[in-house]
Amino acid sequence: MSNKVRVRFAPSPTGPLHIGGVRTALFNYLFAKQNNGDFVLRIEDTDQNRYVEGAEAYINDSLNWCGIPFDEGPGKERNFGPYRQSERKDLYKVYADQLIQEGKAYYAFDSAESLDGHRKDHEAKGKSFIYNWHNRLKLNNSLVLDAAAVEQKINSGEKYVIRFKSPQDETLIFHDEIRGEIQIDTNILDDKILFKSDGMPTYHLANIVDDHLMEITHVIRGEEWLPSLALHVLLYRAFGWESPKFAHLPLILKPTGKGKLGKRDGIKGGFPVFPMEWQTEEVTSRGFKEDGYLPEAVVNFLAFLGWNPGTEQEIFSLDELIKDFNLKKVNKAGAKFDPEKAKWFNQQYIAKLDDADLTTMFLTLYPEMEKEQFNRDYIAKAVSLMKERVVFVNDLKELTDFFYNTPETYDEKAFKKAIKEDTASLMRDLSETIQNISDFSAGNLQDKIKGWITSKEIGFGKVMQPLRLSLVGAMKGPDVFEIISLLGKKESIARIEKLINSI
RNA sequence: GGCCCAUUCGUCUAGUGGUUAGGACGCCAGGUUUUCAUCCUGGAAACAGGAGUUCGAUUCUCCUAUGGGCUACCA
Repeated sequence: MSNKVRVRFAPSPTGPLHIGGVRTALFNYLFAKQNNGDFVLRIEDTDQNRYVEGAEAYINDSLNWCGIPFDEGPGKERNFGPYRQSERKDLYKVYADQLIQEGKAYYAFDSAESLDGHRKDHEAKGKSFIYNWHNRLKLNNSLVLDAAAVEQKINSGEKYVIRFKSPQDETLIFHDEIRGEIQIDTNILDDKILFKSDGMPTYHLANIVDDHLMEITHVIRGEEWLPSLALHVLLYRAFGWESPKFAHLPLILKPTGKGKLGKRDGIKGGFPVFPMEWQTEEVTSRGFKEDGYLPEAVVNFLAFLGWNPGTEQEIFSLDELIKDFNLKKVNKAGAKFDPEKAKWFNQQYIAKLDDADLTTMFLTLYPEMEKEQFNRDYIAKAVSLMKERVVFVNDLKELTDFFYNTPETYDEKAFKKAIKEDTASLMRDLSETIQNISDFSAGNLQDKIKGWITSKEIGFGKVMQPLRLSLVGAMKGPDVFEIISLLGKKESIARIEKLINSI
């Protein structure tokens, strides 16, 4: 076996990948790339009931959009395929049988109903039912039945599962890359089901067999798996395999209130929890992509949920993350998802974009904006002027609207404040002055118009405020002279006239 | 209920046996922009509580509280 670092991201195709899953994938990716290792995608579809059509494609698309594609997996076969557990089905039975032969696992015939009954009885007495050494000999399994009876049951088609025989009176100590030493008393462990009656392995068996066969060196996964770590380590021991190193990532929590972040939180809070749009018959959930987030910003933001470099740098490119990421510096406690901080990251990345790229992104979202009257060049200038106040690419639509459409109404408060008795005549004069300017560069416009105001010996505000109002419709927006320059003579004057007429 | 994990400003976090406990988001104030946003400056804001160890604990130990996860023939 080589020493090459190999990590895997192993989602279940039960729906859209959510943001916690993306972060798990990201940390795996960063760790792999940092060590010149392989990032493997494995689809854990052992539960046929929960399989969702399209989920696997969604996972793939999401990883690609984020810029963290897998090296090896479905569609990118290397020496360790197939990469869907449903296609590896036959493999698992062999290993389960091996454990049975070695006396490390056994057949169990208890029905779901009878087990349920036991659990309820225990609960009624304030105890909890654990299927393990203290009662396994009182239950319906191959440990109490003689070999012939077991064989007869199986041959007659009776449903059975295979359970792992977890040890008695042992204290297990194992190491987590993030959390350090963890101790577990084996007496609280269940004899977990390894093989289900439908002929499929459970997650636990499939996971261990595949990680071993695929030569995975580091298992980086969510904290929800921590309680299963003991079982997994025990399974490696039972097979006589060297166990990979483990790292359990802290969970991503709801922005407010309690608990783990779920998809409903996004709908309620008005922020995305999925990388990309996901449609079901009932609802369409927008993703970060559709909300105008840049993948680089999402990746940067996600990396900082549970990790930080220990310096004051916060903006990290993917390459910088690969360089500086450190599993040992990952936090232990769960982190609340903060939509405000996510916005800030996005704004930072948009500010860094050059005008041409931002324009392209804008036009990808709104291709209908480009027309004869407003060509790409014109749009690029408008985009450039508004860039620094954009949080999401889509913001540009509303923000630059006045460059394409003459204001229909004026902000009421601003109108009252800006329009004085002499405004109409002043604006008429101004309109004439502008008419006579031929060099329409912002610089020249500023010289000429300011010069005119000075010569009239009036306050700048008396002219600038109504002028802005006429052009934008409100007291906001970029430099007035830049606006006039882009709008051009005809449109600028038309807007000034329109204001005069509405006084 | 049982088991496991965690706990520094509202949030993400840095940090140390002796620090004015640092940064970022958000918030507030001021400045720049004759507008708005950006930007700049400043401000409010935290070591969950109690014991113990120690000359000294936010830092180490224990207990409590709180939060989270798991407790399926789901992953």
